[in-house]
This record gives sequence, C-alpha cells and structure tokens, in this order.
Amino acid sequence: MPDVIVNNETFYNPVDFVLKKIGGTWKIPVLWRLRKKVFRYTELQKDIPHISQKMLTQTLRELEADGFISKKTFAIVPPHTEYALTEKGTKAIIIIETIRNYGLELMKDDGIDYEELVREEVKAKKKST
Amino acid sequence: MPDVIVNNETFYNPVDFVLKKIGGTWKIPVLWRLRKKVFRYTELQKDIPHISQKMLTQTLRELEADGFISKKTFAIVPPHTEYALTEKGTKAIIIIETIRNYGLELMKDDGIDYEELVREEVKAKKKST
DNA sequence: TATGTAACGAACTTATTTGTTCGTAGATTT
DNA sequence: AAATCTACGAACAAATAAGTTCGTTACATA
Repeated sequence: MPDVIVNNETFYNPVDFVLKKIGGTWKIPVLWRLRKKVFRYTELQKDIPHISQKMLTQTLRELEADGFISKKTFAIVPPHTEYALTEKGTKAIIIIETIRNYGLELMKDDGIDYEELVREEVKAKKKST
Repeated sequence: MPDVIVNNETFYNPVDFVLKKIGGTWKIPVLWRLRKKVFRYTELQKDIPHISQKMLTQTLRELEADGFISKKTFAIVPPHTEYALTEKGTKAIIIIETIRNYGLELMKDDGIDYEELVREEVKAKKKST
C-alpha cells in the first residue's frame, strides 16, 4: 500500500481515504439525518445531541466541499439555509448502512441491545415533556 | 440516537461503535494483512510502512482485547509471537472489503487510480534493490 | 566479551480533533 | 428601544491520537 497524497492530505489505503471523507465524530450523524429529508441548520443542531455549533458548521463545510451534500441559501432575514444529500451522498448512505448493520451485530456480541436502548430513550423523552 | 456507554467508552451510534473498534490509523492495515496468513510481530512491522513500535503494539493489544485477533507466544529466546485473525476478525474483513471497494470508487471520482499507484510503487521498489 | 535478536514497557513530546466562549448582521416582534 | 431570530466566523482551550526515545530480557553467535 503506497502513500497517496491529494491536496496536502495523505492516505495510507482506500479505507483510510473513506474515513477521512466521512469519518470523524459528526459526519455520519449529519449524513444519516439527510438520507430522508432536507434539513435546516438549526434543525440539525437540535436533532443531533451534543454537537456544537462549530463542529456542525465545520462538518457541513467539509461534506459540501467533498460533494456529499449541497447547500441552498435563502437571502432573507433571519437567514435560511437548507442542506440536502447529493447523489454522491446518497451512495455514501449505502455503505454507511452496511457499517451500521455490522455495528448492530458487534454491539449484540457485547450484550448491547441498541434498538432497545433507542426505545427506552424515546420513552424517557416523552415522560420529560 | 442515544449515548451508549460501555466500559467507560461512549458511542453515539452503531457506526461510531464500529469505528472505535476497528478505526484509527493502524487497525485496518493490521487486520488486512492477517486476512490471508499469520504474521509475527516483526513481520507486521516490516510490512506496514510508517508504523511505529508503540502503535503496532497498542493496535495489537486492542484488537486482541476486542477479540478480533489471537496471539500465540512461544516462550523461547529471542521471543516468538504469532498473530492471527479470529472468527470475529474474519467477519470484520468482510465489511472492511466493502469499505475498501467504496474507497476505490471514491478515489476514482477524484481522479486517483489506486491500483496504478500500487503498481508504480512495486516497480520503484524493484529498482531500488 | 561485545554484539545481535524479538518483542515489547514506560515516559515524554507532538499533532490532530473536538469543544467553549464571544461576537456579528439585519429585519421582526414586544 | 430592547430583545429575538438564524446562521454563522474567530480565537482559544481541552482532549484524544500518534510518534519518539530509551531501556529490558536472556540466550546465541562472532
């Protein structure tokens, strides 16, 4: 495996290349939400737990620069922006799903029932409102 | 998506879980080499460009702790150890291959012919010997 | 006797990623 | 007139990941 250098970034192998593009803590949560519908900035922020404004902005900028998402700006006040998956982004969703399913298996091996945890969380949220 | 905490580690989603297990710079290169044959410590070190002793050891320890690889020690001097994929590790190879193939596509989109780069590197090595 | 060997551990430094805090525009609502 | 709203930029701090250097075991060979 050679070192591949593109735009000042070095990749050791094809998997590394993918992870530099859609890896990190926040890219997947963003892409995953956009798979079904268009989101506004604030919607993403509200929907993704723990994400900071800086990381959301940074993540969106990088995904846009790499062609996974598109941005539509409405020049009104207060501002309005919409983020959507591109075709390239849609392709990414397919392998994200594969990795996700594998993750669910791995968690099961470790005795974690993820679906159950999600259900519990939904219940907890309902109670608190 | 809830926060899942296992052994003091927090995961935001199933993909995150996978990446904490087999992500990072060096786990994939190690697993990838073990897919076909057993390797000794020094063999891995020689075969994986740029890896430091510390990162190799750390990577092997973590992969072993998570059940992806097994370690066989021969109590002789100088020491002899062999690392091999477990069944769990073999399963991991399958999705690594999927990600890898996607990576090759992505690189092509960016005008990078990875296979060609590998061929060039092999040639360069032959020349230098 | 000095040197080499395989597989590391431990301490420390550097680099990369993530997170926190503060500030801005300009129309709209109180 | 002051506060609110949305979508950020910028400076700085903290946390995590990766890399560097030095030391160790205990036998075999030059």
